[in-house]
Amino acid sequence: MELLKWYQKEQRDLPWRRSRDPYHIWVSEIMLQQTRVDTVIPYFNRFVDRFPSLQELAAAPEDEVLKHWEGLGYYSRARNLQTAVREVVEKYGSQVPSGKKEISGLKGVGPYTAGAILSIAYNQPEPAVDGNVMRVLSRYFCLEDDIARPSTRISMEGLAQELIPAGEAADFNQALMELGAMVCTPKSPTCSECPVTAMCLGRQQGREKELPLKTKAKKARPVFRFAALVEGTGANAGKVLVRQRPDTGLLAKMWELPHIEVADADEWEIMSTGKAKLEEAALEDGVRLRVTEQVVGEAQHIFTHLVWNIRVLAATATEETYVADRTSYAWVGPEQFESYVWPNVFRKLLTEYFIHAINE
DNA sequence: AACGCGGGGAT
DNA sequence: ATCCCAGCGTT
Repeated sequence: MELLKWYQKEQRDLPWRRSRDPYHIWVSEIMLQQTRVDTVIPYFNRFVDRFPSLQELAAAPEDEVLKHWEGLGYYSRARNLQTAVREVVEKYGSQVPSGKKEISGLKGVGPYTAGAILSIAYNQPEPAVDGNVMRVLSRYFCLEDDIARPSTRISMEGLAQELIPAGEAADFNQALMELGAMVCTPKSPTCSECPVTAMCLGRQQGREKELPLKTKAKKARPVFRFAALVEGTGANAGKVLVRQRPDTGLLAKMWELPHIEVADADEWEIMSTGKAKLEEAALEDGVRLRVTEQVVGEAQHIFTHLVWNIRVLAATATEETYVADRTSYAWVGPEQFESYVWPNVFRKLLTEYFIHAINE
């Protein structure tokens, strides 16, 4: 395969590639978690110099192990490594286990590291899927799965395993990662230097730069709101006052219960604040409301960037002059309800309300 | 599923 | 100065 030929020619000369000692491979893989190659090299050399074998690491005081990790970060990696090494010395006669189950049971060894050790040290046809590999595979096969999802890693492992040429697990897995690190880089991949550029679906479709797809881990900002469920009287009996959103922006032109935002979660606990703010906001639109402090519903609407937490207060309207925009408010009953376009959260609230109201 | 771990590089 | 990176253990 082109990739293997490329790897044999272009691979970097790295200290851990000069050793076939499973323990050295193991140490390097732990160090390389979340840490770039250039940073790891001096640490790896010092570490195996001081702890050349499993036994010596097992026997060393923890302080000294941590001292050799100082500056690498993620110190639990070092502590877990020593714990696991001690287990190997005691349980496996100082031989790094070559069974998937055994090795996966060691502290600090997850799916990636287990696959890396088994394939690199023992040439077993096990996938070793890290961020590099997911990026390369996403582009090569033009996969649109969100690589932030655990299920995507699982399916990529299946794919990566199928791709391993017979007897070439060690080189193939390393070649895949090397390609991701050197050529198929996150920002600007140098496709001109890629050995498989001709077969790369992502490249063919000119989409190599937009892959892999990954949802932002950034968590949605919570916001806190009060909504008014305004029950109609007289001619509007059995109906509820609703409002249309502006033509542009979030949820453009969709219908909703009148609602306002409060500063934070604490203010959201105080119903009198919600009542006051709702009445004030409605009045600016020419609608005089009498809002109660009775909570008739609660709902959450999750966007990618924010989360609405909505508490619904019962209310009635005492006067409607609609000084603002006449068309942005409407009374809606169960019959007209379906013909309006709602964000899901208000559809649910109103459906619940109408079902409840009809049953009474 | 969400969070914490810790440095370094990119922006 | 802030964002992003990315395996694993814990909760």
